[in-house]
Amino acid sequence: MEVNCLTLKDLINPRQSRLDFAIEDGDNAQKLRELRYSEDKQLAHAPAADRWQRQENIFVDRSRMAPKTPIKNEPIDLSKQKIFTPERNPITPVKLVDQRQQTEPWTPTANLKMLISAASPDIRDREKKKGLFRPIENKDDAFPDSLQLDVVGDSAVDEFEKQRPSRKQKSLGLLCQKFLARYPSYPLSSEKTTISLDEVAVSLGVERRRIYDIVNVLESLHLVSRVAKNQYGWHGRHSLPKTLRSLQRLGEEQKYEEQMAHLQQKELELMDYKLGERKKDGYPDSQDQQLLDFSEPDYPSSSANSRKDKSLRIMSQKFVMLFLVSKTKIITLDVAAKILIEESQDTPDHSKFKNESCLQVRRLYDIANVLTSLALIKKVHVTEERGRKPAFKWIGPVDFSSSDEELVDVSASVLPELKRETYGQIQVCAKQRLARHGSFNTVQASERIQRKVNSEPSSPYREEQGSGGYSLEIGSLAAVYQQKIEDSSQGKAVATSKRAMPPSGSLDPPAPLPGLSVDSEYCVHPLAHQVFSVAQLDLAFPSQNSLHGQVGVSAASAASDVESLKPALLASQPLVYVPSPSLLMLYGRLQEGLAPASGLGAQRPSRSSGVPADRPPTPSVQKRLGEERKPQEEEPAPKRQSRDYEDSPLALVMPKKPSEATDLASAKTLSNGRSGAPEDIHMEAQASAAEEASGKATANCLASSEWGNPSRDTEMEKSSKENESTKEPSLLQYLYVQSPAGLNGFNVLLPGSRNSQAGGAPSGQLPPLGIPCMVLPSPTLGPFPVLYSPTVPRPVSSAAGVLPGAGPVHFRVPGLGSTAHLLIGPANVVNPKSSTLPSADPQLQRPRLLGLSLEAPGPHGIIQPGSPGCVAHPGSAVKPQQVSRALSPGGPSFCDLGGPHVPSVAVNTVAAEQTPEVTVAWFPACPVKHRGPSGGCCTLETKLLFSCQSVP
DNA sequence: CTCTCCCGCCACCCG
DNA sequence: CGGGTGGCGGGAGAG
Repeated sequence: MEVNCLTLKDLINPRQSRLDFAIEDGDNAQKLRELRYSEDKQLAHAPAADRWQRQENIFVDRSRMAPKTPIKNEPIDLSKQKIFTPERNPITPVKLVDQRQQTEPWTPTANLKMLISAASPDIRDREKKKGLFRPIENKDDAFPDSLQLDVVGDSAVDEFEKQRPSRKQKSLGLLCQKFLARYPSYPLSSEKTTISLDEVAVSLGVERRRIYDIVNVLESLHLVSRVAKNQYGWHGRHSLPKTLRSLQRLGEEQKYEEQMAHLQQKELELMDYKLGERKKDGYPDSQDQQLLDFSEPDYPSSSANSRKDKSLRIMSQKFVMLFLVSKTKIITLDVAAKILIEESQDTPDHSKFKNESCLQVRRLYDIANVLTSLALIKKVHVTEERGRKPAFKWIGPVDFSSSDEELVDVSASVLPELKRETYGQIQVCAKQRLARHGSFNTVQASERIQRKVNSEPSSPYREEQGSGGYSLEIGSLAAVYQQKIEDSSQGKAVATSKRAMPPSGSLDPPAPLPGLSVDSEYCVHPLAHQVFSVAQLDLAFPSQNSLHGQVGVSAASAASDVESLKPALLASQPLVYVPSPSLLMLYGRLQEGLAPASGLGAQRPSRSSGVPADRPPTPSVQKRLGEERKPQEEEPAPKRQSRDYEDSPLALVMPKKPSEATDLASAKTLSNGRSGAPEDIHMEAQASAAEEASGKATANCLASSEWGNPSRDTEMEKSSKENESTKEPSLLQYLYVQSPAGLNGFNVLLPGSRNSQAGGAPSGQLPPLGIPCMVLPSPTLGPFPVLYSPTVPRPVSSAAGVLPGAGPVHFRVPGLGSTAHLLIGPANVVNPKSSTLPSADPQLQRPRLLGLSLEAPGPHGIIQPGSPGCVAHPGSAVKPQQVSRALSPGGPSFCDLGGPHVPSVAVNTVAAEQTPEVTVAWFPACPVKHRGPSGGCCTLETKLLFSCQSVP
């Protein structure tokens, strides 16, 4: 391995060795390491910039740690130089850098490109992807030999790729994602997370300056607040809805909508506004300026206000306002620039129009990048007479307003083609979800919600009595909505998106997840995120009135509040892609036993009790904003709950009634065919599904994952064990893990019951994959996102009391062609009939632990990709075609949608008696848009650790 | 070429 | 003054 690395490296860059990581004891490596360490020592608090040099490759590989070749654009050298003269003395470093570059005429760019291009596209792609999975932080951890090992063969290639982190990889948006990944979206009130700019900068490997950019925008949304010099407090998204509401109000007050209209009108007249800037007339700037300024209350100890401008913050707020007041939710940059930037220029002291929007738009990009990371907006393009204009579309909460009317409006404007019933059902579902959380003030919460829903006779959100399977609806809606977003982003008419959508759904509160923006520029990034939205778990919850159903894990805090839910539904949040057929099989409930573990039981104070939802507008916006912003104290218990959710990879265990539900699903699917409207299918299925699910299955399964938080995991296990005895026998359980960051948007569905392995088909090729599981491609998948084949994996372990796959499951799917179809795991597709019923499996008798989690070494659960061991060989992959062939008529069917961006999916229509066993399916065709020619090739390289308890 | 936006200089301001 | 902040725009990558 080392040899290979050396050779390749040498070839590529003889003079500069980046082998240090690869070769621990190599001379060059040694030197490099020494240098690096010395630097580190000297720069314990080195400016981020220093780190950045080495970190810029974070995504690519650990090579970043090693001094890089003096590539022209690489700051590496600079960093070195700076080492001795941190930001304090920027001057020196700069010069040194230049000198160095000069002294080293080497220009690897050309060679590098050549080499890279020479390398197989697959390899490149894979490596690239792999890089994405790299831990964001803990650069020190990046050195582990283990990591090196897995890269072995292609290390050289990696090196090259890393050498030159793309501009994108260093983008503010990505950086922001990493930043957000460090903190829980909904932190516990008890947890006061402070952010040290220096620390973060170092951790993220960037200069502090960049952190300011992020923090400023976050601050404008009250996700953070400055507590002291160099210190910020993390609030999370708790107050985001309020903040947005506030901003919306402000925006309305400012008549931004009118301004926009005015501008547009003006544009038409002017043809080209670039020719000259005209001061907008009739709209006082100073007013909102002052309103938007943060007052002391918000930043008590800070001097944030000192600086008159703070334009970034203010502009950020205004920017958001524009979206909030906009009907279309789409704002073009030029318009935004005109409105915002001009306004910011409170004092036209600058006789010159130095703030030409064309120049200042870049500021908006900064803001937009952060907002994009927050999944609040997404980049789109607006086509006009004059051509294509860059714009951003609001994809965040749009109905944070507490008013039902507004909600209706939103649904009408944003989800026109969606059935209102469907939308309403989602809300109902949310309500039910609340109800399921016994510890909650369920009754109160649900009543409140229901009241809202039903208050209006004509309200589309009215609950439909007796209906069940909302999850299906949700999924459908989410899928549609998602598709809308996609389409709109692609400049397609929303109305035209009639094609079948993959069922998906999300009840998550907005959270910065990697896979959020489907085709956002950042969706590809692995973004290690320890925060997971688990709300989706409830998707699988069948019946509305399933009082017996218990959510083991407390619902996200947002779930307790209608207001929070709405946005969650509409936002382009990570969607749970559960194929409708599969979904039907997922009926189940979470055991209540989880509650204790997750901190359920604490009653969530209704938001209303805390802070008035609708506070009358106060004269000072700042004040308002400030008030709305105290998130922490208001919702203690809930936060805890939500935190649990988020911190652990979503885990969902869905007991299933094997045959019936699936049958229905399959039947529906078959009857409706692909062409059938998703909603319809879901609707139909849901009814029957509801019946099935209602009151029957009682699976006790606790799914938890350690997401960088060991204690949590332990806790979960414990609780699960405690509850074992009290649980009813479960039929079939599935552990659903929503696309952890590390999976790059892939969701994993694991059967909680051991029986799944009963009929295990031999698959010596994939020992690591002893657990039948299903990896679901995330968002934007084709109509049949799920591969559900009754494959019976070979039992990995027969150890009593221990799950077969007790050990961490590692699987990795190296670069696959975008169109390649890979089925990982026991390749054998077994006839559904042959599957053993869960109950029949003796294994069920004893408690098991099945946990799935991404390996998260970092303190915050950052995913640690590239773990050496346990890698499923791609070679073991089975082509979908094979699968389909193997499938019996009544059994699973495989649908290969093919296409570069359409992930292939295998849909297994489950036979009645069939035991829904799942196989890990890998869909290379990542929904992500790839710029490279290699297309959607994703690398799945994650260590999975399942921890699931089944009831004896 | 235009669009993006990274990068870091250096002005502000505070203590 | 020193150091934290962050405005600002040169200039280069990406398309």
